[in-house]
Amino acid sequence: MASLSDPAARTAARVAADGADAVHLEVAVPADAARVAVEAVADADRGAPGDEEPLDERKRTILRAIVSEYVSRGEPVGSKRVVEVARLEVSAATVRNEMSALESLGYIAQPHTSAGRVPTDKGYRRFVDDLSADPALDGARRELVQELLGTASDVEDLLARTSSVLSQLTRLVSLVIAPAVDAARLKLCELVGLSPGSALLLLVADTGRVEKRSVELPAETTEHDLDRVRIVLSEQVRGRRLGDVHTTISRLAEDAPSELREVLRAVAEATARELADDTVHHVFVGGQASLAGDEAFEREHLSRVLQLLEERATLARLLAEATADDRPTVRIGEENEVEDLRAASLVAQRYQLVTAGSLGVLGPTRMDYATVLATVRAVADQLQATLTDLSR
Amino acid sequence: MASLSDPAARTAARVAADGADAVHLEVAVPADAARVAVEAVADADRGAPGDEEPLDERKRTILRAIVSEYVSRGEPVGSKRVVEVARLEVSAATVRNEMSALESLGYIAQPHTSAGRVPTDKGYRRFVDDLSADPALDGARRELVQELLGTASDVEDLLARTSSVLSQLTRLVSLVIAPAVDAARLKLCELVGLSPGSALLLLVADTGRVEKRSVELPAETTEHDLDRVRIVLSEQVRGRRLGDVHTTISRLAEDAPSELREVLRAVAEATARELADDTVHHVFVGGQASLAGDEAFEREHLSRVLQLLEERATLARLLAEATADDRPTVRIGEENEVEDLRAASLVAQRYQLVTAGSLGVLGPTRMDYATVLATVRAVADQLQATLTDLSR
DNA sequence: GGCTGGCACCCGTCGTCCGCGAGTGCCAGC
DNA sequence: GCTGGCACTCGCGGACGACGGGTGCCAGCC
Repeated sequence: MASLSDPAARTAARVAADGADAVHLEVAVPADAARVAVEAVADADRGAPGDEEPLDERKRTILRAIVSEYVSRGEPVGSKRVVEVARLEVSAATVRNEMSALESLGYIAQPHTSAGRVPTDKGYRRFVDDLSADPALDGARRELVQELLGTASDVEDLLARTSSVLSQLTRLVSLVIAPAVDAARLKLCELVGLSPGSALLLLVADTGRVEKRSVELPAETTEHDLDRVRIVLSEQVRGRRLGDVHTTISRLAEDAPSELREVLRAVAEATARELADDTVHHVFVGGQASLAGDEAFEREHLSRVLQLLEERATLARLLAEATADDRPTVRIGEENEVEDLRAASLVAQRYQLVTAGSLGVLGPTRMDYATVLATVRAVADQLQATLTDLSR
Repeated sequence: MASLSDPAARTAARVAADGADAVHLEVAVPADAARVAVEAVADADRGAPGDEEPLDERKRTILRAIVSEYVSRGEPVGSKRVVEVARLEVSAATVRNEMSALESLGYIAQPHTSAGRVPTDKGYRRFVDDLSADPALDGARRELVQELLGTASDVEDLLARTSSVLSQLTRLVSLVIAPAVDAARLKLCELVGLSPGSALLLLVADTGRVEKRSVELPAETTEHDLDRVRIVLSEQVRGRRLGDVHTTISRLAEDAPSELREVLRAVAEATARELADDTVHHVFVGGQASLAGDEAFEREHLSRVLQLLEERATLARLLAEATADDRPTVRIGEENEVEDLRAASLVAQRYQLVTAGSLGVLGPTRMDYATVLATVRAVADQLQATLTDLSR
């Protein structure tokens, strides 16, 4: 049995018990969907967002049908099937004409002559832009999210659970990065001597985050010196913003008696370093297994994507970049700048604590955007609520 | 660019620069290898270890040739090729007779009639048992290991780097678990009030490990109460073994004035919980991407193995079980009890700090056991040396 | 008795071919 | 502008056969 403290295991049990994973495509795509709710990412080399050709209602319906049908079945969809699933009152031949038009507009493509059509990245993009303003998550899942993420005593643990919930609900790779600590207030700054010549610097933020870093001390540092530094630190830096701590300590070093100067300098440097690669330690990735099952990535490619997921720094940057504003972001296929993600889509959203963190999922372009968007949004909202609650 | 603090990125750069990844099968398998260096795992349903039929020299040579040829080429190997690579002075027909014998002994098998032979799990096992007592790592790699893991200021960081080095050198999945903290001495026990009603418990071990856990406090707890608890804690538990801290604090709670009792009880409980799922937070996994490239795991299977790798608790137990004594352990295919690992092999070794931690790699049964064993051993030795050095 | 070359045989792989069917584009007609 | 009809395209899957690597067996040699 997996320990109870293993977030993945816990969530798995819960999700399975709930039977919620049987739900599929529950987020209906209303036929008369309001336009352009989730906006296209402004992407320099793709032209300004909103430069979409006007599509008449029928074409939009057909595109919608092709996308959702392809997403759920995974096979190219032909004119006949479009007529069926879209409940169109016209013949297949008419639909063929429309499809031919959609193809020359670049929204769909045929894998080979005389096969059904498949959405292109542009087609998915249009589909997403045409989604209703607020694809809501169905009740069962919404409750599940609330139940699993509604309470927390520990930010770290909450974020780990969030990642787990996200990947289990979407069956995609989940990514969660913690908010930068810079703006948080320092609650504790402690120096623990481990051995002569080295100590451990502890920084505790009011968000409950703990940063640690070992510090090399000048050989001649005495236990007494350390005590004095400790006092200086706890008096001078407590309550400050973590982003300022480095400067503060550096200044303290200048004014300090010479025997403490080097120690304080070392501490200042350790602080700076720790904050610099702070994000690296706080990226949560879950559900990588889902990638393996997906036909969209063949072995070689899969391997490179997995590798990318191991590079936390890159990942953090990627996700942060993608979530520049408060709206959910969708990056589809080619819209991703990273070469290895050209066959993948990223759906991400920011959440706020003191500063912003972000979360999202990564999967094949052939994903159920409506449900995924709804899920990401619901999880982000719940996370934010719980975090706010947590910090009172 | 990946941040410098990203161990994977750093090692990758280093390994590539060194050109060491071009090295392949450098660990020669001496023809007159001493017997049974690495012993078979005692596995109840497999019969006692050491129950190996005596094999004459030629059969052993042939088996060895088949294993190493199959490992490096990946294709079933026929009698003709065996003659070539093993430099045998007999004809292919003779070898065929020997191979037929090896097959009926269960060491090798044919994927289908009239194909070359492939080692069975039993064949690999025999090969491993027949390895020379001390397959040494070649000089270049040994130096690389020493350079990359020779120094450290921080155990956490060192272990992360170890995992990275292991996976890069072997191109397999690396697993590293930190030693249990139970035996370590407590250097600092601090309680940081985060908000009314909750605080963060910090435990710092002399190994530099930091454990944290949030504690729910009774609503009526005052800041003053917290100060008193803090003093009690720092006076009473500092220097004790972490494994004993729970008991100590529980006792303190009983003797404490009533207004502090509940607080101390909460702290005691938090301590117990934290230590209980301590290992879960300290499992390092690297190189998962390598699994994706391997033909041995088809998609469905691959996905389950990746999932297994996300369950840190299971993983920790698995690795701990496998490294019961100080010798390197090899678990080949069927020898693994976990169903999903029946096509995989685990090569692991313990290392000691205050108590034992373990490390190892996981990959397809078709792996280069000699090199992998040498690498795991070298890395474990280096890790231990650096850790010892670190704690002076 | 053990080793050998020779030989018949097995069977997976690969390329070719062919029929089927899904899907298309186009067209004439309503 | 929509429709049914029709010819066409092309991928897929099964059948077939040549090829070749590898085997087991056997008669003969040392």
